[in-house]
Amino acid sequence: MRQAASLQIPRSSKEVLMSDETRAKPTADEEVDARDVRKVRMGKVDELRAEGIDPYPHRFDRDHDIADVRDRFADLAAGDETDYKVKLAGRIVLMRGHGKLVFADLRDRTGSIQLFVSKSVVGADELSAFENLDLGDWVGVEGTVMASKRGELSVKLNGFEVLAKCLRPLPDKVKGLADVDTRFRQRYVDLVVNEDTRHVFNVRFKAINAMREWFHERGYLAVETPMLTMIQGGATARPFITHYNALDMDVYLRIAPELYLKRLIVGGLEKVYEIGRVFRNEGVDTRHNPEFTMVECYDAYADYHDMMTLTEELVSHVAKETIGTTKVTVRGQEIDLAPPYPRETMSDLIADKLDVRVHPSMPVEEVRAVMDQLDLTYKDEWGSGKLCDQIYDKLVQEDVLGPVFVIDHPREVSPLAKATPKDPSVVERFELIIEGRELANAYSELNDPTDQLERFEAEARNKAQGDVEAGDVDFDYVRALEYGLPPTGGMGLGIDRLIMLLTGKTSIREVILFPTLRPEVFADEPDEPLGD
RNA sequence: GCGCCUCUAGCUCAAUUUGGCAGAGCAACGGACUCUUAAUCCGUCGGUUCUGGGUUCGAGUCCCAGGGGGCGUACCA
Repeated sequence: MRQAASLQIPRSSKEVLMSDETRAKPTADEEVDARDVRKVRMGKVDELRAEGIDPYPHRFDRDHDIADVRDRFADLAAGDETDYKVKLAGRIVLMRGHGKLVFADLRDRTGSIQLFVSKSVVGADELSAFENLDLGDWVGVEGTVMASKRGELSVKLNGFEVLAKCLRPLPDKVKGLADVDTRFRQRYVDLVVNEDTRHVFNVRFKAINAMREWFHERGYLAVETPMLTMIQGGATARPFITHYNALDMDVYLRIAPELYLKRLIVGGLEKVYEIGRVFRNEGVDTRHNPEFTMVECYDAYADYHDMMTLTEELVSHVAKETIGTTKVTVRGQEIDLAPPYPRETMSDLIADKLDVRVHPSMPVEEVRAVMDQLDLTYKDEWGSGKLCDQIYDKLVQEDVLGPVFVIDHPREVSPLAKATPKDPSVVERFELIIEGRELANAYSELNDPTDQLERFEAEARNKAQGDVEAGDVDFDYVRALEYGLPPTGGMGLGIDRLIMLLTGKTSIREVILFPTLRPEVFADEPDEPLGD
């Protein structure tokens, strides 16, 4: 990538390309320029200015989207012409010159349509000005709707204006842009040339809208809670740390909004949800980006059974709204997201797959024996619950096709969930597993302040012993619980993973507009020292 | 973090069993063409083969180091 330095256009090229005289007798300089698409196009910008035309005008009054025109004239017969006038705006994506006739494809966000530019309508000067456009230019056009002899719906141009020049050549009009690195770094180009990319993000935008509407209709309040936090909590993850100058203290970027949302339930808001970014200072791979989007919702008086119903309804609703079906195909396997999803205990899933029966209530020695037998490593401080969770996590989950609600998680790995009445070693919690991945996580929220404080303290002890993922004691949260958190069901769902599911993408970067990447090196730019 | 793979024109890709003048399509530029659909036809231009070393008479190709990216793996949602 050689952006920065070459952005400086030599003065000479301006003069060379502006003058008709020098154009008639090409200089050596100009021949060099002709190889450089950017310089040629910058020359065209100068030419426009020389003619008194602003190549970057301030606005354009369009009166139709391209889709409007297509809908309205869907039945126009080949060769028919109308006197219906339209003003459209968009990018020129294809051009087919034909002497005294030029065809071009104009695209806006609703679709594309053919432009029909005839010398007999616009005159020689305007036709040649149009031919002088480049692929990628933004233009505003005015014309009448017609269908070509071959039946292609078209706009017969009366006039056009450049809205912004495209100085850089677009990638191959057929093959598009395939280089993954460039696609992610220059997403704007990816979006221009790759239909599939536009589709993926349309699904994403629609899914989030559908989700907001769905919560709104059910009386949930859309709330916003802090992203800069003083206390690490709400999930088990390593946080990003940044510095707040005014208070001269380090703060965390949130790893989950959970503890704030439940404070709002204490405050009596009863039904809340938040869709937003969370940040986890962990590795990057096809399923993980350091910043990702999740939705969390909390419902007073509900428990985790209610949240299961809510989750399966939400997921299937969003699927129908975005891709029109609840059936999705991932890696050749068809999965139906229509409810209800089966409920399976973690212990049963382990027994089915590995033919061993373990449970968090078992003596730790017995579970350790199973770990040994399965060749799994463990730490001395881990109890039966953590060991069971490890067995499930390492050996079982990846083979769960789902959708299935895995229930009865060990209390030891669920510091914010309420234990089941029948068995204090497991909690009222579920994870929605699809294709071996955790899509959602929910529980009957722990609302006993004394119990909660003990669990925080256990975490803080782990943190003091070097566990970077363990949280702090959130005294304010405990105080909130002392004011009374009603029985509450809460659920969190990873939106990026849901979009992967809906679009069949196997990499999370395909569903995030600007995924986290290493900084780009600009070859022509001197290295800027960035500290060490 | 570790392992494997990969990087050639603006874009998409070629370049023979360790090696022998770096090529094509699209885009661009010049020209022809009033119904094309990735228009077509004629002509022209375009390269630090990711970077730096090394082996060799000779390196896109082989070796070493570095960089970007992908996949797998670990932590994790």
